[in-house]
Amino acid sequence: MTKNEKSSPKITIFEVAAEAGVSFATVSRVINHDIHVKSETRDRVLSAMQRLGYVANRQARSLAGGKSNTIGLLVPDLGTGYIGEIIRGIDTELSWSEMDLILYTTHRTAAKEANYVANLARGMVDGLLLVLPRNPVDYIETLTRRNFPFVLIDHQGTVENCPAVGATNWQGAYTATEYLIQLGHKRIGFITGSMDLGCAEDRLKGYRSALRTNHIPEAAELIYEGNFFQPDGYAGACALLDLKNPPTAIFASNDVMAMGVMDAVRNRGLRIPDDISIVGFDNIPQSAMVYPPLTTVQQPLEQMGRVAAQMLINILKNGEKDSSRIELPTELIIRSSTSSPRDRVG
Amino acid sequence: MTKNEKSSPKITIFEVAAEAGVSFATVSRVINHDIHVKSETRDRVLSAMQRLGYVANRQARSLAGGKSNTIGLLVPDLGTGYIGEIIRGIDTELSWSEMDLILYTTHRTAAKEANYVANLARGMVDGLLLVLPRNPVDYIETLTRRNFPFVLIDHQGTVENCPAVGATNWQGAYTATEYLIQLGHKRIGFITGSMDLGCAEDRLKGYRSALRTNHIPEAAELIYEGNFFQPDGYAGACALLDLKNPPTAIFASNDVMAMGVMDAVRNRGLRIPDDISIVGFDNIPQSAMVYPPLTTVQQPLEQMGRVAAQMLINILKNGEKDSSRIELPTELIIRSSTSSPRDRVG
DNA sequence: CTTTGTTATGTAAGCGTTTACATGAACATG
DNA sequence: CATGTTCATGTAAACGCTTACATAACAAAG
Repeated sequence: MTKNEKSSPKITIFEVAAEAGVSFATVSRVINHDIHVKSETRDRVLSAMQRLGYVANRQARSLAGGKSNTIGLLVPDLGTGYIGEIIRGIDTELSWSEMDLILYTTHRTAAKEANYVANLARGMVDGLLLVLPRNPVDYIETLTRRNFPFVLIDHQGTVENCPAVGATNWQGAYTATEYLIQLGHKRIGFITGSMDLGCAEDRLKGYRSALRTNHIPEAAELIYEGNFFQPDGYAGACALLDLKNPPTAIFASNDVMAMGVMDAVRNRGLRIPDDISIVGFDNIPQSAMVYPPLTTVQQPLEQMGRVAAQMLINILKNGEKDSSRIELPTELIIRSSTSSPRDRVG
Repeated sequence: MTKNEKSSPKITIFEVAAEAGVSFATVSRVINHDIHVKSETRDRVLSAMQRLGYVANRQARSLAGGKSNTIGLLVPDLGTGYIGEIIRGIDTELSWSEMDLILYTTHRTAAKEANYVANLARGMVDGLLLVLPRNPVDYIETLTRRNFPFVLIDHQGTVENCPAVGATNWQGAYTATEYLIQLGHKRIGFITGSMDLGCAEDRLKGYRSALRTNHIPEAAELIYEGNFFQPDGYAGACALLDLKNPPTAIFASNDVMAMGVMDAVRNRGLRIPDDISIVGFDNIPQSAMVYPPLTTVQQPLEQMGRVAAQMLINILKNGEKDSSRIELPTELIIRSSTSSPRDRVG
């Protein structure tokens, strides 16, 4: 008649309460760090929880409490290391606050994208972190209208002020361009990113400003419009090198395109950096591993993730509509894909 | 007295039921694709849902229904593109089945790892996909004991038969080694992965078998024990090149280490592939982008993700304990980091 | 026209929490 | 010693859904 030896029938707060000799409400209070529990009682409950191997049911907590302790991350894709870095940052930050991360990829939901964000906002997650490649005005509108907490990562421009963390794209491009100028380059090709993105626009502006400041005439033919993908870099480099008066340096708006540029340059038998200097943007892991290692503008990706997560958690906790944009500094990483231009005799 | 114009007070099945003129249970039946609903009624409910913009509360469904429609993915990290590929596969598969993906990183939970998996198993997710770098016997034991559905990705060996999907590591290493032999290499260095991993062991075995089959004596000094990280490749290459009689080719157990090897080789002023041929394993995206493009053994990462997700969904749906291991074929990708050895006159 | 069998729909009891409110104990105050 | 405060704990009502069970509706069969 040992009705005792049940192996593992769900342990709920009721079991814990019985074990500790208190009411289940007290157990709940302990779980939620409520002040009003005598510390002696708390210890008793805690040890009962331990003994029984209690672990709270999140679904139930969410239902009753109205929050899921989960935040959603919406990303376009995971192809490049780019997102990985950001996730690492988010993740470390989240680990401090008992939150879980749920991952959504937009490519996956392209079809039903319409009510997608709306769905998210309903119950599943408390807040959203958005890494969006295209202009997300519709998302953002929905989110704002519903007053749903979110933070934009690495996106800016077109949308008016809402919580976002980005990098100093303008500054980064300016610095890199100026560095090339100081090396002695006069004709510097530029391959843009997707121009519907604020960051791409800012990089282009930074490039232009540096030229202007240093009294170098801007040539329209030296600017090639790309889309942030490797083939764009390849095509852009080809186009630029085909010019009557080709550039001695090419600045690509991201590393992936810069690698495309490298390919194109090598395919033409030109040497890097002797014949052509190349600069990228992002400092993704492999940019240090290609040959020659790529000079690039580092984006503080991991930090962006961390800061974004912090912001969101803050909004969640304090309910404060912290609608500010934070810009993290970029940094020029000088490697071996850049040098002074060879003297080229007309 | 227009008590009507509330903007968006939560829409539950009750509202929908009222709107459609049925009981809430019928609405629930429609949601769950229950057979026993007159199609006319179903349509009425469906359109009511649409009109009201109803979206089910997942927490509540989980609580009541006992399953979360969410699966967890446990990964060590997201540094390399490696995991990204796998996730892409999982993701596409999941998108067919209305399941969500929740992401856990082990580094994040290293501290409380003990009951970690146990916690997961409780309510939050219906099943687990595990990509584990180290030997996860303890995890697996817990999971098995609790009879919790899971599938192992790219891991094998030490653990007895449980659902897993991997690649033909042995075969891949064998083929690559034989390819080098056929090119004329006689002294082939090998850099292992973490030897506590089945895949690393299998790759080593494949290498050895190819040597044996082709009557090439195995030399202990040609095998360097690495850990799958880039610096190991660098160190391994240095050690191998310092030998009295150095190898003419180096086969690294993954691409990341192969890039380390490339660095080391270049730093010594040797040329790839003229002086040293290099082969990697994995075929991560950047292996095509380094210079020279790396010859490597492709792992069908994306497919592994897909298959693993399928298996898990199957287990979840049919409750069948499909404890088999699936091996997906690897393929040798020949690029430019390999060639016949230069004739070296002693 | 009653009986039996189907099928469609409604009713009510959970699922495991949180939390507003009620209760009770302990203790100081007048 | 009655009374008011404060703090610790208990009680009960949600949270939004699923699902076993009950019931109504309607044919077909006797």
